[in-house]
Amino acid sequence: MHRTHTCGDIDVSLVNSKVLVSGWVVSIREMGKVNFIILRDRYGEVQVVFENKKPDFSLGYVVKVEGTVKKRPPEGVNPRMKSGEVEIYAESWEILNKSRPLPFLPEDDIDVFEETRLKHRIVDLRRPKMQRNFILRHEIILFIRNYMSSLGFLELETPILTKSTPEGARDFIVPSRIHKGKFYALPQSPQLYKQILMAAGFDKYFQIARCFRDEDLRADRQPEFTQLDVEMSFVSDIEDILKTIEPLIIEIFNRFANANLSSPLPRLSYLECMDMYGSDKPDLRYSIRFLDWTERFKGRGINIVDRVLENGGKVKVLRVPVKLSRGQIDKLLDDYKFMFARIENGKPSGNLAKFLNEEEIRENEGNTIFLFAGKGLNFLETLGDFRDRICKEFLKPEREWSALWVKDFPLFQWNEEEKRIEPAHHIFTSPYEEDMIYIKRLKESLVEQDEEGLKEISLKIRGKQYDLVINGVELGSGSIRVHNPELQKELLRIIGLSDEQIQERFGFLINSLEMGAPPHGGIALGIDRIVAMCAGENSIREVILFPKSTSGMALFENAPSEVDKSQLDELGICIKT
RNA sequence: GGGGACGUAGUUCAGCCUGGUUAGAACGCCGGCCUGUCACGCCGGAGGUCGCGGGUUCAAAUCCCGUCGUCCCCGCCA
Repeated sequence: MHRTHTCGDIDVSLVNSKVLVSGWVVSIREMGKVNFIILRDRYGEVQVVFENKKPDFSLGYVVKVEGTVKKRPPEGVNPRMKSGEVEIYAESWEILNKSRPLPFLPEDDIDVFEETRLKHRIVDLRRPKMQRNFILRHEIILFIRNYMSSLGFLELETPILTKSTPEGARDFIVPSRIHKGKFYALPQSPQLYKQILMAAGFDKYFQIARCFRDEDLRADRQPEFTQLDVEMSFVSDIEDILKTIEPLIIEIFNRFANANLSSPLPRLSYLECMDMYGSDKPDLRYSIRFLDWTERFKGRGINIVDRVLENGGKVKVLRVPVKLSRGQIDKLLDDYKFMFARIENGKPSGNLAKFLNEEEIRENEGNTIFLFAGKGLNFLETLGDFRDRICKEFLKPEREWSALWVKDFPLFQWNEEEKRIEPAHHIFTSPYEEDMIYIKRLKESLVEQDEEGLKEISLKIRGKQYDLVINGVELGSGSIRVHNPELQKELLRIIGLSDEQIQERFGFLINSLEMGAPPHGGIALGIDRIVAMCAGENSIREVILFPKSTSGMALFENAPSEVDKSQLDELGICIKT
């Protein structure tokens, strides 16, 4: 027998009981005739006393100790420890396994390079903080499973070895031994399968799905990641999905992060978002937003503004409720072009000061006003960058959590480098019925190769798409799908695929749509990001057991690695050098 | 693909700018002392491919070139 109790079980209720515990030695304090160690397991820590005995332990050893639980003397109580009122008086012990000296101690406050942590991940994972993160991850996923199941969703497993569909991200590919020269691909997401499952009549599907994308990494991006994948049938309206999923999201964040979110979450259209925040994932913990002062500033005599307005541009103003120093503003001017005014004691200063009227001065006491003039999407995105920077550098969030839905994204966007139309989200998103007329015009522009027309019209077609944004981070995205095979083919043609390519790449989807696919839609939520956020972590690597490094290396097991020549021969592959 | 930061003992760092004894510190490790520690304390000891390769030099951790790795950002990615 190895234990009667876990380390976390030991408390005052066990005083005078005989216990047997096993765990890792995480602290040794030898005083001569009396020696102390701290024993830890997943459930907690407990102090063991060796009186007139000295065990041959080192940090990291796995040991078993039998003894009696005693109350500590009053001066020996450790209030920072959960079991700090008691300790185990060791009577016998055994070393279950030795440990060579650890590269670092498995404590929460370590100061170690992430490279070292990842190389010795098991030591890293022993840290209580990491254990908490993965317990939280388990609890969130369990909660999701129970929740979805209670709503009648079925968890169905879709293939990992799938077909390469080179739209979107780069695929990881897997060579086929039996069919030399052919390849499977790992799924970027179960997108096509889940739509097919709707055609198959499963009605409500979900999956905690692993997804793979062969793109460069970031702090919040890994080549393999986990999403909650959801799809449901007989929905045509965005609200059908949002109303189903929103309570789940709110409950996750309220339960696991004390977020205090409440239904309904705000819903903003993509255009509203860009207009007010310059971003399609605004951080609404900060309330500042851009005001449109185009009409107000027409003909006030500001040359730059007049010139931009002649070109059909707009005047956007951000009122920041703090007074920035001249130095701070100069630093911003290094990166952005704007006019500004600071209003203090009724007196405006700055190059915008003399153009403000009485009312504007009165309304902005104590504020710093930034004025931008420009045109187009790039202009708005720059404003969004600016707002982010102001918030980060000069403002405090007004609330801890903010969640919203952003919806009605443009279905297409113009790819300037490749001079073609591409899907903004993915090509299976349904357009709004009332925007269908533009699809016809888009086709005409394609035939005429009218680039300006394509740019203009492509922005007018709104897709039934929605993103979930929390604290400025996109946590999920979904859409009502196209269930009409003819329309689906039409959309694929618009992004430049020939009928042959459509048949070869998406034939299995089209076939499914042709055999009675119900109207359907769904969403996918990033589990790693959700868990990281609930855990208060900035990087999803803190909630992934064995994450890859920035260059895609698995530092613990050292992958990717070379394979035997015989393995390559079997696959009919030779390596170019 | 591009930009920035970092790489010296098991770990985290100092030393590098301004080249020159035996490359230091803290924690960890090993040995010893200590009956109430919890960052225990005290004494002693072991431990180094200064990421790797090349160059400059009488001499390189230090200067130069290249390369590899890690982290952050842009591109890319929903």
